[in-house]
Amino acid sequence: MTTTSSKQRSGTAEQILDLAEMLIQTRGYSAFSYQDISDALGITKASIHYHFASKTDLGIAVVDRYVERFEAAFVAIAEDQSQPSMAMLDFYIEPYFGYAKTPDHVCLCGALAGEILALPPELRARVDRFFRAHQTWLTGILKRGAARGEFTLVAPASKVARLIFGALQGALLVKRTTGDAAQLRDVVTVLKLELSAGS
Amino acid sequence: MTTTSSKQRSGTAEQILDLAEMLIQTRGYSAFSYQDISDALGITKASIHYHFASKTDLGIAVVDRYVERFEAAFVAIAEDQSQPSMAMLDFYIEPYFGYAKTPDHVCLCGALAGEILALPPELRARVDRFFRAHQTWLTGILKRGAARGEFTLVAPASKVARLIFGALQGALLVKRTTGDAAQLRDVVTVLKLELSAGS
DNA sequence: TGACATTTATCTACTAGTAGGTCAGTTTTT
DNA sequence: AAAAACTGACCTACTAGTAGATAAATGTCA
Repeated sequence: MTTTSSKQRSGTAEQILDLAEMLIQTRGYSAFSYQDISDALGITKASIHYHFASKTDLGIAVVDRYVERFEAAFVAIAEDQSQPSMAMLDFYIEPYFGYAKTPDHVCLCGALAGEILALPPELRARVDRFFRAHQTWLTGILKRGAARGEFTLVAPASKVARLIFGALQGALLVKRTTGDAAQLRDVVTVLKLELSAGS
Repeated sequence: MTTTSSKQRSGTAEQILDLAEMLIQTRGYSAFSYQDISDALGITKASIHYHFASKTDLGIAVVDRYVERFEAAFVAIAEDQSQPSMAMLDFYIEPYFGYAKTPDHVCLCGALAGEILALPPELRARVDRFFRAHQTWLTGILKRGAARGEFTLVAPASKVARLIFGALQGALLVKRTTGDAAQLRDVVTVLKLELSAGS
């Protein structure tokens, strides 16, 4: 865990972050409380406030840590430029399948986006940046794939990127409600078929 | 507690429903309160409880009314069977563009899905039914379009339907956060291009 | 090494405010 | 008069957040 800007934190603080992340992904930001964490970890609310002065601070720390993990994945993907673009895309999509395997997780920023107007501005800005960064990254991969003759794009890469990203977010959302494990799988299948329709 | 079809309701009850619907679509179910409605309409919380005994009852009424509107649209689309399938699809997508025009609305059931685990079971079941019904309807339209030679499907209709539905939900979610009006438009453009790629 | 000071992490007990919800009584409408 | 709509006062539970005490490490220095 020696990521660039990841802070050194105590074990308790990490436990709080882990739990808060899970609670936001499953129940949402408005619907979880310090008491929930207090009960689950067997520490007092005051103790949580010691580590994270306000709920906003906790939310920010959760999102920043989450974003750092994705950024690390972007770097890891870029490291091996000999890979086909489809393999890079698969690597990117992996975490979505990870969430889809659980009965109740969606993307953290997808969950936050569902109640964006109820969030403190610091969180809003971070979700915004997350969405833009992912769509920008996807655009890059699509351009690479098109340039290498691996992908066939029916529209500009940036527009296709928007479709892919939105479809992944939406698929997780629908999957959790309907409980149908095939929701994400089917969507990814169709997306990949359409990318390689010309070859 | 008769949850059959559209019931006779007083003007105040309709105002409460309108506002609750807007608040859920913008802020989320957990993040809105009877006090919010009380303040906005200038009536007391007790008065809201007179019309809707519990928050759950209010949520159910909001969703049922919303679902009825969509069902009416399905019926309206089916009425003119001479239309091309793409026109039917456009008619279906129209409400999504309506929400995208506002700065802060997403699909009601999309908003509820974001915090599905925090919802009373009656609401969960309704969101589930909504998602399944829409994907089933989309599947039907896609099959019709394919049979009439209007659509080219790269995968079974049911899978393409999942992509389209998820992409629409996701696009609204992302659009609200980034504020980029082109998000939904771009996604719909690409989807339509892919449906008519063969013709 | 021993003494003192500081930091870290936790607790109990509390605040002010808000949540959903109840009920007896009053006003308005038919 | 009867039914429907509404109010004000109230309740209990919970919210985020604060104050002050405590005990154990850790750091500093004579």
